[in-house]
Amino acid sequence: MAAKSEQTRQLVADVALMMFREIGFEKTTMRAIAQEAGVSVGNAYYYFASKDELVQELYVQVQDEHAVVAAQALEGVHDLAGRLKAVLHTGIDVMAPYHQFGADFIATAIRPSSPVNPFGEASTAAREASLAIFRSAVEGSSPAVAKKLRGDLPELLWLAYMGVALFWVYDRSEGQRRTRKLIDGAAPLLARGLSLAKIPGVSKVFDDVLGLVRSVKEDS
Amino acid sequence: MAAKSEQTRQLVADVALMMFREIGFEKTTMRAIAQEAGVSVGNAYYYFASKDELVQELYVQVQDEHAVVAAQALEGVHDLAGRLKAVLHTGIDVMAPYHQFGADFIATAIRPSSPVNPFGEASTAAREASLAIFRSAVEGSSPAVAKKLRGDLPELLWLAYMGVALFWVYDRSEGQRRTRKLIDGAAPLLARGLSLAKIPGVSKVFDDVLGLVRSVKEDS
DNA sequence: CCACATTTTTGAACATGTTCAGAAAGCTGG
DNA sequence: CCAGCTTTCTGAACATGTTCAAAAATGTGG
Repeated sequence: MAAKSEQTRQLVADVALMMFREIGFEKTTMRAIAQEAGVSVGNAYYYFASKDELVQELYVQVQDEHAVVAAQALEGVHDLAGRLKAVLHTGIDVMAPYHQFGADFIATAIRPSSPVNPFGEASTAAREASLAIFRSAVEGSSPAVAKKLRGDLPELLWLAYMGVALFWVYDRSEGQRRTRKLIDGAAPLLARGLSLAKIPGVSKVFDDVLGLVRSVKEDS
Repeated sequence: MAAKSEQTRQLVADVALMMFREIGFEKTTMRAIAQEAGVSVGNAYYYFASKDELVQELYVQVQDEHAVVAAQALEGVHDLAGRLKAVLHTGIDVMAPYHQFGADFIATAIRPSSPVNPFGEASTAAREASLAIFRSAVEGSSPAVAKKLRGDLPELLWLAYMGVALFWVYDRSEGQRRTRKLIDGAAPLLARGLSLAKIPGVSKVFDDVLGLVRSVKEDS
């Protein structure tokens, strides 16, 4: 029965996440986690190869929750601006309990070698899930997004979301009010900006931007 | 005579920077720095309160060099796209020797508590210097940038530069070719995009973007 | 030149992430 | 039920960033 093993793993993860939330990243030492969970330090390492992997656990959990909450918030909202707001606000919502932890999280995540790195391999599943949210936000919107943008837009929005998350980490205003403001302001603006793609002079710029994005993405 | 003291400080800094460049951040242990410099570990800490402060030293040095090289590269270039390219390319140039170190540097820098954090207090001077480069790039360009953009543009470009630096860190292509490509593609595009500010329908969007930037920046 | 104060230097000690050899517990085919 | 194998678990040991009490070197007023 794998249940016992899984139980220990969960116990360690749960204790770790709770402590990250309650007392922050640095004070949550591996020894403290082990003690609180009633296992040895080595045992914690048997399930998680590093402290970073515990952070990864948190990342996955938060992303999962975001997917659920965002899908709910998208119901009945059809305009792109509203849908963007929904996805971004719920994103901030699920991260909220970890705000004080955010800086350490990002410092961990940004390391290419880290399992938590959102661009890295270990996070492929979580990233795909997150991307799917934005894809759904774009595809389900009406009036529809210009066809030529539809393919790349979700990925660009996800990238922008990473930027918003970064902003949020630094946002010391009460309840991260400024981030909320940024979202509320930027979402309609972006939606409006995209609708300009029709204007002849502007359309060319859009094409070039897309071309650049694609060429840089595919290396070559 | 303060010379002896300053000499030790410089020695430690020089050895540290050299080792960062040669063998990377993690392998450059405080003990190794001390040994290589022929001082005790405690002595290194007498001059630098933390390993992070040695990274800060590197940051300042690189920024200083960027200011010099960029000013040179700006001479005789008048169009905004060209000036942007000059500033960005020289930025990458001065960072180049530290590419493998980049990820660790950014992981360090991104922590709000870190002295290296580009938004933080300890980096005010370095940030101002860097901002000044972009201000000069914008102000010295002809045809001139639309007046209403001129004030905020340097700061936004600096922000974009942080983004480019981030991209560069992750860029594993040979000689960071992709980053160069991004710069070459994005600079003219941005310049052209800005020139659209004249078109009535687009102008409004620009105003709103500026309004948002200002309102978020000033908190409230 | 001396006594005292200040600056600089030292190295041992500490906390923390991580590793590892081996113990304990659980499982499996006979 | 047992011998051997695998999984799980333990705690000591290690490397590294950091701290600190005390020593050494330097500077200073008399």
